[in-house]
Amino acid sequence: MFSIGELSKRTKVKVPTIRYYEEMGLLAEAERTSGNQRRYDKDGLERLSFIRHARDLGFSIEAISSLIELQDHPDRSCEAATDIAVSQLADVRQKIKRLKLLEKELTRISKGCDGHSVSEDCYVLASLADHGLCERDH
Amino acid sequence: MFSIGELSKRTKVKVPTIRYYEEMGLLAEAERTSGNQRRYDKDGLERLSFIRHARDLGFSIEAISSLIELQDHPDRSCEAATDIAVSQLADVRQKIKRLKLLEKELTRISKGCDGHSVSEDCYVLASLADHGLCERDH
DNA sequence: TGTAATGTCTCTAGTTACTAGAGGTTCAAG
DNA sequence: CTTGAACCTCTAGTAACTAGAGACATTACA
Repeated sequence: MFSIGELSKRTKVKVPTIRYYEEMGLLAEAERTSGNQRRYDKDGLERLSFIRHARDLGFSIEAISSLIELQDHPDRSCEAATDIAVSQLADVRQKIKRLKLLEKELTRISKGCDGHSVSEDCYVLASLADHGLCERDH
Repeated sequence: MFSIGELSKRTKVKVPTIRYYEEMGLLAEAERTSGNQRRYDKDGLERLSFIRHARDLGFSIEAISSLIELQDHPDRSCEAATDIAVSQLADVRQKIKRLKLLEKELTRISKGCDGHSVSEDCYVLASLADHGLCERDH
């Protein structure tokens, strides 16, 4: 049994965030010491790791809730879990696509300015003002 | 001179968002009709286009504020503007890198499951629970 | 055993960039 | 001149936390 600070260290999830997850129902309410402090065991550690991993992958709290629901009812088909993962993947791909366009434009903008002109003639500002310079729409 | 709704149509920025930008100081307070409704001209349109474009590129409101500051003081060097753009670019590249790793893992996860097993054996859930399966850290 | 430092508790409020809704007023078309 | 769409302000809600206040618990060390 270990404290919330210890759990925090092991999972790299900040203490207030752990309490927040509990409040949101992602983590079961922890056992308490006589002095009302939370104590965790291996189970708690695993669940929090799961949550953190899923958050790292960009799953929303809501999506994680659904995944946990599925874990807790192992009789149900995992079709739902796959659906969530697939939609997450589509989302990530969309984001990558978009960011690549931005990268292109920002590269162009950054290179256009030598950083030593006065801002009256600043290419950065001009580029942002004139969307027409963009190669594509976004 | 046109209304906020008209401005909204032309810039594709929603009406409440325009008011929000005004409140945040990104847009100067608009002129008003005798009946207290906002009226805009070409200048307002241009500034809002600038803001929208910068937001599309992922600049924060704060960053945009700085850029506008620079526009309003054209005597200053545009070094600051370039700095902002360059840091934005670094940020975007970081995000792309990260998302590509996520894409890889999500692809692996999504493909591992046929979608018809029961969730007890669901590969999606197992993958999320066991970070050790990831090829790299994230 | 005492005490001091560190950790933990709850609660409220702040963050970013909006979005939604209530309740009331103004404008433009016919 | 009426009607309906657009506009006004204000408050509150969103996601996923983060920060801070003030009080209590635990741990390490003398």
